[in-house]
Amino acid sequence: MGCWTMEKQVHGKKEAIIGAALKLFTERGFYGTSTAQISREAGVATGTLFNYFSTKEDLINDLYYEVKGNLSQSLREGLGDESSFQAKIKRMWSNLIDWGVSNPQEFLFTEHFCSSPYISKLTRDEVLKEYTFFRDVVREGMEEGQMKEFPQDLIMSILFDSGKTVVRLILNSPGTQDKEQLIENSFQLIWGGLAKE
Amino acid sequence: MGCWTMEKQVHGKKEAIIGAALKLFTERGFYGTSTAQISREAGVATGTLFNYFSTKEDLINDLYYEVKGNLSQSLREGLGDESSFQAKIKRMWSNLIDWGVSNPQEFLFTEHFCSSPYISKLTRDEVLKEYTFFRDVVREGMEEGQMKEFPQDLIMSILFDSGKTVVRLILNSPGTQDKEQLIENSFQLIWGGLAKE
Amino acid sequence: MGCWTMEKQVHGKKEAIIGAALKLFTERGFYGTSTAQISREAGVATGTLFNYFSTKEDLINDLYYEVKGNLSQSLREGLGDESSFQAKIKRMWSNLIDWGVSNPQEFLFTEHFCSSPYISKLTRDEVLKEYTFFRDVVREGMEEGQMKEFPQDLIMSILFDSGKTVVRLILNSPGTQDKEQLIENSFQLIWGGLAKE
Amino acid sequence: MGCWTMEKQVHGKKEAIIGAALKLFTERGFYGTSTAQISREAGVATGTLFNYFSTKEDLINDLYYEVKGNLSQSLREGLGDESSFQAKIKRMWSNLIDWGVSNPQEFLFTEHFCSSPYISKLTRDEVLKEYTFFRDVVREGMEEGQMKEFPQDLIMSILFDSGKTVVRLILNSPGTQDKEQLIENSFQLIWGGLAKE
DNA sequence: GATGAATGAGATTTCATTCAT
DNA sequence: TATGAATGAAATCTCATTCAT
Repeated sequence: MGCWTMEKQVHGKKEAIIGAALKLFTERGFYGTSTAQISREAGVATGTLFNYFSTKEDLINDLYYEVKGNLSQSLREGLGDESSFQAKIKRMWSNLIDWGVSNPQEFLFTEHFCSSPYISKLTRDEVLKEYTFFRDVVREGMEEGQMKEFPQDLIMSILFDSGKTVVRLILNSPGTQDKEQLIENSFQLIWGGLAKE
Repeated sequence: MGCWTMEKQVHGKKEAIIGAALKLFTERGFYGTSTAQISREAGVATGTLFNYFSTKEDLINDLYYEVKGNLSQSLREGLGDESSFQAKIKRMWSNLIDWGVSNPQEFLFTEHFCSSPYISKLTRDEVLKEYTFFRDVVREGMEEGQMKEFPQDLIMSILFDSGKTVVRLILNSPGTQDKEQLIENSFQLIWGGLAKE
Repeated sequence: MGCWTMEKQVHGKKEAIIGAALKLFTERGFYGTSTAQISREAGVATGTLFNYFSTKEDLINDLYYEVKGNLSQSLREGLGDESSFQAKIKRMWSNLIDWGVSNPQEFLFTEHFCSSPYISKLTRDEVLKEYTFFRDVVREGMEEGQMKEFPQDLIMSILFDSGKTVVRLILNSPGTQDKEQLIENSFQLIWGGLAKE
Repeated sequence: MGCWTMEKQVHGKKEAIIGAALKLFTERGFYGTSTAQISREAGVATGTLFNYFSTKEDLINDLYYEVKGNLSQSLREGLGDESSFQAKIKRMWSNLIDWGVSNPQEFLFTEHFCSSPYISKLTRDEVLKEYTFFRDVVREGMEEGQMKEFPQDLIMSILFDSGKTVVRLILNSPGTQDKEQLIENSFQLIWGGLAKE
C-alpha cells in the first residue's frame, strides 16, 4: 500500500462523490438528494464527503463548475480547424448537440441548475470566463458582416438556447429521430434567419 | 360584514397564499421555501395554508395549473383577428414576450418548474390540453406550405423556446433594451429561418 | 318549528355526538379520533361539539360515566327477584355477559379506557359509587359463609374479570360458540372454586 | 475506549430509549407520549431515536416483542422441574404473578397494548409463537383428564386473565397484601373450579 | 344555539454536519 | 484520512379550540 495507491484511493473517492452527486442531483434535485445518499452511492462514509467538500452547496458548485467547463471544452473541439464563420458556428452547433446527447446527465444537470439559487454568483462568474471564446467568435462574425444586424446578445442567446432545444427534443423522443438529419435541419432553420442574404 | 365581504375575505386568503407561493417558489425553489414562510408572507397562520391546499405539492400543482392557464389565455389574445399564418405566429410571438415581461414572476416560475418532479403527470396533462390551439395553428401553416419542411416538433419547440429566450434577455438587462425593437428583430430572426423563400 | 322540536333537536345533537364518540373512540382510540371526525360522524359542525363538551377529555369522561352507569344498571336487572346468594351471583354473571355481547362497542370501550390516563380520578370515583351494590352482595355472601375464605377484593375482581374474559371469548370467535352453554360452563368453573364444599 | 466500551455505549443508547419508551408509554399511552419526551427521558438527542427505530410504531412494536418475550421466558422458569399437571399450572401461576409484581411497568405495558392498533399483526403473530408451550401444557392436562370438561380456550383465558387480575390487585393495594398468601388463595380459587373432583 | 374558517402549538421525521476513534 | 453514531434545527402537517357571524 504505497503512496501511489493511497493517492489514487483519495482521488477515486472525490471522483466517486462527484459522480454520485451528478447522477442523484440530476435525477432527484438538490433538496431531493441527501448527502447520505450521495455517500452511499459513492461507496464512502457519510463523513468522508465533508473531507472533500465543506458543505453540500460547495459540492454542487464544484460540480457545476466542472460540468460547465467540460461543455466549454467540447464546444471548442475542432473549432480551430474551421475557417469560415458559418463553419465555425456550425461546428459549435454540432458540438453542443453531440455533447448533450452523449452526456444526458450532464446536460440535464445544467438545465436544472443553470438558474438555481444554490449556484453562487462567484461560481457563475467563474464559469462565464470559459465562454468568452463564444462571444469572440460571434463578434468576429458580426464585424465581418456575415449576419443580419441583430444585437449580439440576441444572437448568442438564440444560438445557445436553440441548440439546447434540439438536444431536449432528441432526448425526449429516444430512438425516433434521425439525429444527424435533425442537426442539419435545425442548423438551417437558425442559420437561415441569421445569415445575410 | 355582508355576504360579499365574507366571500372576499375567503378568496383573499387563498389568493394571498397563491401569490406568496409564486413569489417564494420562484425566488428560492420548492424545497428552499418552507410552508411557514409562505404563510408568513401571505399573512395567514401556518395551519390556514392547509385549509386550502392539503399538501405543499398540491399547492405548487395548483399554482402551476393557474400560471400555465394564464399564459395560454394570453397567447391567444387577439389571435382570432389575424388571418395570415405569419400574422398569427407574430401575434403569438408578441403575446408570449409581452406576457413574460409583464409577469416576470410567473414567467420565471414556469421556467423553474416546467420540468420539475413536484408537478404531477396529471397536472401536466391537464395543462397540455390548453395548448392544443398552438399545435393546430402550426399544423395548419405546415399544410398550407407556408414554411420550409421541418419536423413539426422542431418548429414548435424552437418557436416557444426562442420566445422565452427573448423574454429572459429583456428581464436580465432591465431598461437597456428597446422591447418593441427586440420583438421585431427576434421575430425576423426566427421567421427568416422558418418561412419558405 | 316549535319549542318541542327545538329541544328535541338539541338533545339529538348531544346524543349524536356521544354516539359518534363511542363508535370512533372504540375503533380508533382517543388520540386516533379527532374532534372533527366525531363532529362529521355526528352530523354537526366542528364548533357544535364544544357547545356541549368544553374539551375532548370532558367528552370522553362523560361518555365513560354514561357507559359504566349503563353497565351498572344492566348488572342489577332482575337482581331483586333472586333470593339465594348463588342465584344472585349467577344473575349478575349472566347480566354482565349478556350486556357485553349485546353491546360490544360499549364493552370494548370500557376495556380500552378502564385504565386510561384520559379518564380523571373524579370520574372514576363517581363511577365507583354505582357499584356499591356489587360489593354489598358479595359481603353479604361472605358473612353468610357461602364461600370459602378468600379476601373480598380477590373475589370481586375474579368474578368481574372472569366475566369479561368470557365476553371477550365470545366476541372474538363470532358464531362458533354456544353462548348459553359457555355462560353455564364458565359460571360453574368460577363458582366451583368459590363455593364452600 | 476499547471495543467493549464502544459496544456498551451503543447498547446503552438503544436500551435507554427502550427503557424510557416503556416507562412513558405505560404512564401516558402511545399518542400521549411524544418521541421528544422519550428522547429526553433517555438522555439522547431527538434524532438519535430514529437511528435505532425508523418509526415511533417500530419502537413500540420492538418494545412489545421484547416485553412479551420476557414474560414468556419467565412463565417457563422451572417448568421442566415439575411433573404433575397441577404443579405445572401452579408453577406458571406463580411465575406470572411474580413477573407482574416484579416488573410492574412491563406488566402494565402489556395490559395497555395487548389489543392496541399500534401493534402490527406481524408482531402479534411473532409473539404468539412464544406461547405455544402454554397451549401444549393445557392440552396435555385435558387429554389426561385432569380437569372438568371445559373448552380449552375458556380454560386458557381464565387462567391467564385471572392471574393478571391477581397482579393488578397486588399492584393496586401496595403493601397491604401478603403476596404469597394471595398467590396461594387465588390459585386454590381457580384450581378448585377447574380440577376434576 | 349552530356554524366552520382561522389559529398556532406541537408532533414526527429528516438531514447536513461534527467529532471521537 | 476515513468512519459513522450522534446531534438538533427545521420541515410538513394535524388538530383541539375559538369566535365572528
